[in-house]
Order: sequence, then C-alpha cells, then structure tokens
Amino acid sequence: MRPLFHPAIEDVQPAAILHALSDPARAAIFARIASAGCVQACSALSAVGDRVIPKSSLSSHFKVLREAGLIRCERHGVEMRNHSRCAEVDARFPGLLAAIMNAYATDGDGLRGSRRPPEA
Amino acid sequence: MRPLFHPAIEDVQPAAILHALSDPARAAIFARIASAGCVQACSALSAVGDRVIPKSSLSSHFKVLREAGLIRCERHGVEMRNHSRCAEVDARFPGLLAAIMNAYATDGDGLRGSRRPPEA
DNA sequence: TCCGTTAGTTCCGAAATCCCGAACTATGGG
DNA sequence: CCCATAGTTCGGGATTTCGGAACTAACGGA
Repeated sequence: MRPLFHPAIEDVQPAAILHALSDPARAAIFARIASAGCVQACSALSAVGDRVIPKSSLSSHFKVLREAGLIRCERHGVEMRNHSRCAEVDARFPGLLAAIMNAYATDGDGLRGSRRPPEA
Repeated sequence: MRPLFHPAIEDVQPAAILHALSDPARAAIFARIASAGCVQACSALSAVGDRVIPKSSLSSHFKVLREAGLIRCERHGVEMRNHSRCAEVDARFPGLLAAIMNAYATDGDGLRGSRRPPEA
C-alpha cells in the first residue's frame, strides 16, 4: 500500500478545513482524534452520539479530514492509525481549530462523546 | 414583502456557520459586509476577485449567510441592506469569526478585495 | 395612473456531491 | 492456504448547488 497523500501544511486551504469540519460527524471524529492526543484507529470512531456510521462513510470522512490537512494517517499492521495535525494547522492559522472546537462544545449538540478542544 | 427570517442568536449552529463560510465566494461576501462595518447592498457585492456571480447565485448566497445567522438583511426602498451579526456571533462563539477571517487572509487567495477581519 | 428601471427572488433543469450497501484489497494469524 | 480483521472502492439513488429565464417589489417621472 503506497503511502497516503497528505498535503504540505502550506498547501492547506481554510475553505477545505471549514468544509471538513462543517459536518458534525467529521467534527466529532476530529475532536476525538485531537483530544486523544496521540493516535486512534478508525474503527474506534465508528459512532457519533448514538448514530452508527457505516464503514464506507467513515472511510470517506477520514479521506476528507486527511486531504483537508487536519489529520495524518498511517497504516500499522492491519489497522490505520490517525493523529491530528493540530500543531501544524494552528501555526498556520492561529486559533482556528480551538475556536471551532469551542464553538461545537458551546453548542453542546452533535459532538457528544468528545472532550475539550485541543487548545492549539 | 414579509420580513425575512433570521435565526435567534441562540439557535445559530456552528455547523451552519462553517458551512456558510466554507465557500470562498460567500466568505468574501461576508468579509466585505463585516469590514464595511455598517451596511452594504447586494449589488455592490456581485464580484469576487475577477469572477462575476450571477444574481440568482448571489441571492442564494445571501440566504445561506442569513440563515446561518451571520448577517441581517432588510429592505430599504428598492435595495436590500446587509449588515453583519459579528458582535452577536462573537458573543456566542468567541474568536470564531476572527480566526476564520484571519485564516482566509493568511491564505491570501480567494478573498481578494476584502479588508482585515472584523476583530470581533 | 401607467411605464420603465433597478434590485432581488423564485423556478427549474443540469451538474456536482453526498450517502451507504456490496464487493474488493491488504495484512496478519493459524 | 484459508480465515478474520480493517479499510477502500464502486455504483447508483438521494440531496445540494449552480445559473439562466421569468417573475415580483419598490420607486421615479410624465
């Protein structure tokens, strides 16, 4: 399996980030990856609130997040591990991710099961 | 003409805001309304960069921004005047709009013709 | 009052996107 | 080699977006 494509941080577009996080399911997935700090397998993320997300949808959500520059994915054995690119993104767009995750946390709904925003 | 629908600020959803601003054309329109501070007619906003936006598309962009809670629109005589709801939105989701507009400004592209972000 | 002009909205078909089940691929373990 | 697990790709139906054409609302002038 060839290495997955990840955009260089300087190629990351604000529009892509906003689009990726404008879907509550994707935002919830990202929140969990970011708050887990380290790494998280896809299959551990297959539910948002009480809603089950089918595998194919999950896969495309990950693709959107990855191509938006929000996460980095690599295969380890049979499973995929994901970690967030918060630090890089925050260096390029200061405060953006924190404000977005805060907004979802404020709104309360749609991101149940996620922790606090990554603060950077 | 019945008054246009505007969501109460507490009903404004982060997902709707991100969706609305994930389109560079809409983000550019919003940036101009916000930076104009006061009011701006639709017709003054019919171009983004060198791209002309048809009237019907413009109308639906305004509708998206309005229903997301980002702008307030009222008819004055024959023209529509728009002003941003930055202050309200910022009170509910602190730093969100500033971070987003800053991100677009950093990225440089897609928002040509807009000024600095509204800072609140 | 009627006509013309300006400013937006609505309608509708084409194009693009999203969603998700089914089939497929990749990796590792007996 | 066969099976199981973890994801990806494919296909097509549902939804959303785009934009031209026609329509409506508000005013100004004669």
